Amino acid sequence: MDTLLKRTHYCGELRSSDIGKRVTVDGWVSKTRSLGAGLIFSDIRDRSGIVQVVFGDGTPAETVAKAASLRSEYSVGVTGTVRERESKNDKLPTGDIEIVAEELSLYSESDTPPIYIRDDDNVSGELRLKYRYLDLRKPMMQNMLAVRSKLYHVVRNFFYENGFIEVETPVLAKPTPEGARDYLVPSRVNPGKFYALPQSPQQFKQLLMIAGTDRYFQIAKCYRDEDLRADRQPEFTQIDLEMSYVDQDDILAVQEAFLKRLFKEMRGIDIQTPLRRLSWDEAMNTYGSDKPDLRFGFELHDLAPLVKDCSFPVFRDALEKGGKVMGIDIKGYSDKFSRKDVDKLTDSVKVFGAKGLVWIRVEEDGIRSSVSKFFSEDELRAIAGEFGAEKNDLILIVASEKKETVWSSLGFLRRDIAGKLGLLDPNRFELLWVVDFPMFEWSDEEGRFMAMHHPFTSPKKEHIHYLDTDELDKVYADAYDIVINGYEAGGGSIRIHDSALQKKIFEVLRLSEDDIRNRFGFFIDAFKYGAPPHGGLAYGLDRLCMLMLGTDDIRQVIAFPKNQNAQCVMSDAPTTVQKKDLDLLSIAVKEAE
RNA sequence: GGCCCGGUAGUUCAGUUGGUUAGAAUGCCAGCCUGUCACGCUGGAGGUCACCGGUUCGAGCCCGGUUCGGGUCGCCA
Repeated sequence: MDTLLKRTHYCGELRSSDIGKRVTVDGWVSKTRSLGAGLIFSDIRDRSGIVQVVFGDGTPAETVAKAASLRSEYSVGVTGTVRERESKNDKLPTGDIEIVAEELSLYSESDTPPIYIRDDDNVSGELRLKYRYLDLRKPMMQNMLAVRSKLYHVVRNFFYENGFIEVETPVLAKPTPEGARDYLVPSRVNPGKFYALPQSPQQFKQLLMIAGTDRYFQIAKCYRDEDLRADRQPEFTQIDLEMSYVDQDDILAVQEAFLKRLFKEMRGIDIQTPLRRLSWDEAMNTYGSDKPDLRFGFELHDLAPLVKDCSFPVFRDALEKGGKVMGIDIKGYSDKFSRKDVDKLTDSVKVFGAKGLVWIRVEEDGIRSSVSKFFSEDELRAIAGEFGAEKNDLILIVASEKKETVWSSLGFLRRDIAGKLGLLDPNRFELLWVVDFPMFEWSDEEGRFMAMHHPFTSPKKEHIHYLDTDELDKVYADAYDIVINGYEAGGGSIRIHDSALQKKIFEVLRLSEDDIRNRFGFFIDAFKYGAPPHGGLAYGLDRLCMLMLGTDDIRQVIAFPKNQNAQCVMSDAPTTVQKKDLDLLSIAVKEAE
């Protein structure tokens, strides 16, 4: 290898004020432009940016000759003198200057890279992941790593300053009772037994409250063996925290201070606090989602009072069976949606169980609708009036005997349409708390009620008496989510600290004594020894990072992410292992069927 | 597990009704070029059209299956 030239400056930091200095930069050849034997320009890149190096007048002849062999992504060091450019480039921060090379060290050559090292390279995601170490050389990816690192920094500063203690909890933990599928890890020294990677440090952080930590936080890796999505990876990072002797308002107040600081330091944005709060019921009935995006309108309206006696059987049936008829008004954009577009919207809600989509258009010369044969003009006008509809409005209505179908269909439509209309400004942030979640939700699969948040969530005091009735749907919880631009950025709850109440919840969830003992006996035991009132919250750090960087793709904010099949296409994990390694673990793999 | 979209030079893509030797841009290689910065000019190399099978005189194109990637529903306490 050529001599190591020890760096004096990062490429991207050199400015006019450095003119005349003798400097050394190390980095990669981003681009070379040869104008003939005597003059070669080379852009050298490191994590800070790019600087132009010129091999020409003032460069020893043998160095110029050596520079002629430079190719993209060669690893090099250059020593030379900074000088003002003859022709400046105002597109580059370093565009006023260049380095006149004196010495060139070639550390290593590079094959022709399979992807371009450029922000605007639109190469397939798979190749980017396969050559992630090249992908990460892109300025935007280096920026991502820096932003993410700064995020850790802001988190640690804020929580340290506010009296939180950072504690690491185990990664080799116990399989979780309910919730997502666990990643299991076999134990060699305990044949036939398995650890689970934590889905969250939930139980440990509550035990830390019992232990007296009082205020805990951790930047914790969490693992869930579920199918992936654009915003979901099997391993992800939480900002996890828990506090003792607090109620919901105390926790939200601390978090609002944190969020204020976060947006200020990361984006220079002043967030107005206290944040808006919506109850879960309000969120569902107004936005059709428990994580509503408030950057635009198109709120849901309940049309039951207007259509309960109408002649349209679909609407009447839905209502008679205890369902809902609701609609949204796409104000001022009716002309943006052709008949064909509306047909596509209709198809798009079928995955949520909606059988169809009724539309009403308010136009210059009257009112048109897909159901005009069932409604008089006056009835249609009454519905339009409910929305305060004006000309060029498009009202979309979904009816179903299942309210969840109505909510999810319209919730999807309002966000989908807002996206199509370009109303999702990534530089605008609408934060809110969604509070008062239902304690339970019915599971058809399990044939019983399940905890919506988790079984340690405290029901609202005034609803506890419903636990002894069959009206479990009337029990709401002291649970809350922080929602930012339609993303669930975090969530938490006040926990149960009373053993009798916890026992009651387990009964309601139809967990047997044995189940309880086997699955979290240790946890229950701890509550016999003076558990303080406590509660907490966890943020999805990756999602916060996505919001800060304005991306919808979680893989953009993780250094080495998995693909949709939960594989690392770079290292080819997961992989088969040798039989002798399985034997050590007392594991046999079934033949693929 | 279901549904939808896609797979053609290193990369991003085009490819007509099924018809001769599958194109473009960019990248790569070589030569020329002393102020370029998306450098320019000239020339060149580069293809198992994802895979298997079928229909056909003839398939990148049509049909069936498989596989890989992406999105999504279920799922994600």
